[in-house]
Amino acid sequence: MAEVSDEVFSERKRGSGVKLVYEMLRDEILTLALAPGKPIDEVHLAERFGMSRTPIREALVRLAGEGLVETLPNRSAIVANIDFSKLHTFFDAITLMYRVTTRLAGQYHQPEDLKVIRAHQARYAAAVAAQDPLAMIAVNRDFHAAIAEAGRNPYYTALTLRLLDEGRRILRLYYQSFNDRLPQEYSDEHNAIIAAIEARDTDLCDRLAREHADQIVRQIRQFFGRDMRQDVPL
Amino acid sequence: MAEVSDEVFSERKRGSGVKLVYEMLRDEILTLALAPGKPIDEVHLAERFGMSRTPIREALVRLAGEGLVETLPNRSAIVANIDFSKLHTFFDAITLMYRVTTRLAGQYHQPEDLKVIRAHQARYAAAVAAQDPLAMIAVNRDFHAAIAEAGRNPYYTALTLRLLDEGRRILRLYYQSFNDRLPQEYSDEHNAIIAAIEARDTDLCDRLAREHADQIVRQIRQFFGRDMRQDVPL
DNA sequence: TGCATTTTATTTGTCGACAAGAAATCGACA
DNA sequence: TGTCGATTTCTTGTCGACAAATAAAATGCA
Repeated sequence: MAEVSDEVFSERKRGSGVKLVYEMLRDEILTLALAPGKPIDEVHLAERFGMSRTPIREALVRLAGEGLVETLPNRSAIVANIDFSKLHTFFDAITLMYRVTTRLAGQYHQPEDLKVIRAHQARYAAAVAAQDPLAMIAVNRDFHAAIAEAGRNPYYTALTLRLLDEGRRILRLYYQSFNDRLPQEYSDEHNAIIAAIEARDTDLCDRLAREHADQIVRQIRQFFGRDMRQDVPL
Repeated sequence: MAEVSDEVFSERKRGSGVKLVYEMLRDEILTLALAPGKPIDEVHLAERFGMSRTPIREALVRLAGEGLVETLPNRSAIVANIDFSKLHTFFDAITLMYRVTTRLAGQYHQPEDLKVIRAHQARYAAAVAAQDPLAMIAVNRDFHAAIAEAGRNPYYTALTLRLLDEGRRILRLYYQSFNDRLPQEYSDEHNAIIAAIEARDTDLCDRLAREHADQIVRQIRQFFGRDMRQDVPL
């Protein structure tokens, strides 16, 4: 078990403890630094972050609320497992959310939204050019999150964020195992989506978002389809 | 401020405390027994439920995760406000979720799903016949939640549940102020939806769900539109 | 040796207490 | 009398400790 070096933070501000633990654990879960199914020991974390169990506990409860950790009564919480048998529901949902949020972004976006979206896309292109999967995955999430924000429907935004986060783990698994080079196409599709949003062509937004989602889903489904067949012994 | 009688529960099982507080607070929030914006005092709740602040706190964190309470740093948590300025995003989202989940229910439902759905619909019809708005509102939520479950997409189900809960507060406000009699139409529409699901006619499911949502939205929007104009002084 | 049972150990759930931060109260001063 | 500042009060955020519940180890027995 890889043991991280002691991270003792001295004299934090009151109330910053939970946020720190929450964000750090969240990032470690989404980058697969913490493997799905791994037990999470509260006292261990308390020692690692140099604080009491109380704020650790609150962070875990929050993460459990987002479905990132699973808690069993009187037993250790564990990093949420990825349910491959329900992967198709994930693909369904994220395709719909890509479509809806991009469409709404085309309808409701304001000038400064586009600046934010473009900034993320620039970072995305840079990550692809640098062949940095981890950065690409994180920025991809930020890119679509910014589009969802521009659509200005908090309910859609919330679900989209949840799906994008789950997607980070799936994409990480994908690029980790496959070790494929990062394709340029997605970056081009992002640019086309930006153009459609700026032109306020909602139907085009919808179509491009759907095609974008379909392409990613097709590629990943193909990979995991192979992988899952391997998991079934005969 | 109406003070509830002391509810001291003796010798609860370990771990049941948070669940109790969570469910009770949740219900009081959704039935508007606790007014939106009302501050929530932890020690007060601790005394009321006869337990320490720790489980109360955990319940509040969970409710905050669902958007039912809002927490401010070093300040009292408050019952989440209903943002009337974003009501249209709520209508948008619940209409889409009605359509998607009902369509999926038509596609993926199993025999026992229909039994559950029908049972809820029977309770719904009874509540309408008895002109009991509170029961009708709660059962309406259960009815559509059961349909979402039958659709077997946990992401859609989660968003639908959140919207249905928020809808409970809005409907309560509606029937509380308007004091309208409960219409029979919704019950008939529910029966039509059940028939479409059973027939596995996904397109009909979609259309009926949309019409069902549109009708409710139209009625409520009309009411709140009036009400909101009153809030704007000239 | 293999299995059931008791004992130990580990980890969570809850508690009471204390300190920090913000709101409310009080008081000084113009 | 009104305003600004200090003080008090009130509420939350965090801590350390203890007990319940589960898991692991040890023991007894066939």
